[in-house]
Amino acid sequence: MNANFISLQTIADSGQCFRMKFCKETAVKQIWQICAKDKCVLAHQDKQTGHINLHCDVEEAVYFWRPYFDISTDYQPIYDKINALEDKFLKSALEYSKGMRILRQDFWEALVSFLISQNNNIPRIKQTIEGLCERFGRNMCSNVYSFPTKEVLDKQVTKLSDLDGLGLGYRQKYLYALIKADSSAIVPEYDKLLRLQGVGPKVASCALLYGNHDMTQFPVDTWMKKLIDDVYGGHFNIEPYREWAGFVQQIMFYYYRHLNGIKLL
DNA sequence: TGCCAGGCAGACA
DNA sequence: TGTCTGCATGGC
Repeated sequence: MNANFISLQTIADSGQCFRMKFCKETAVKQIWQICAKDKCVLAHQDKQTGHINLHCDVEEAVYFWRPYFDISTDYQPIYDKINALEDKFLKSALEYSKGMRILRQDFWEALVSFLISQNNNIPRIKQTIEGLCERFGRNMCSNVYSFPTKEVLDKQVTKLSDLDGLGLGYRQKYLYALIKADSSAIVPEYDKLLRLQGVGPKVASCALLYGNHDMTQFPVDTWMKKLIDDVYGGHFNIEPYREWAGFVQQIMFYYYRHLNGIKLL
């Protein structure tokens, strides 16, 4: 198993990002539209070789998308670790999660996205985020919009009702409070994140893992709770994998949800 | 029609 | 400190 293979399909279907869109498939490749921060790219992945061809200039590919896909991290150590220990479920999860990476997303985008994700379902999370981008983001190309920065939102959202119609539900007041919070309070530190309205342990952990690449985070949501109860009798010890806790959580979540017949795409 | 969703805040014991 | 409940709204 090649630890450094990347699968766009696996990543898009893993619930760690909400702006990867499947475009089409041919006999030889899959085509994805990937939006992140203020960039959007078409990515062609060869089905045989796994090679990914990005339709953007070299500079953008090198300075934005290569870090985004976490190309510089060698995942071999965690593959070796999992294969060395006797955890059948985790081994199966690793085998199933071919090409999984933990993306290096923008911190603000990850924080907002996972604030919206709470007690919500994936299709609606995606819909709400797209609505937010369409209303407040910049038109990058052919009606594809950037993720609005905090500064832009702070300027354009002057009252709570400016967020009406996005399907935010009760999270609307949390997002409004986040937009209006002092920028110095929005930093990638767990304890500080917990002080923000609507940000609890799960959202803070996801923001740090996906928006600050803090691999020691181990977000536990309803599915991870079910998994730990179901597979590990209510207790899972992450410590042997602590340096890679975020990756371990990701493949467990991905595998368990697919075992239960739920595709995220 | 009812349950559930990548949870959180607030009340209460 | 731990447990319970209400919360908005759409997918299934």
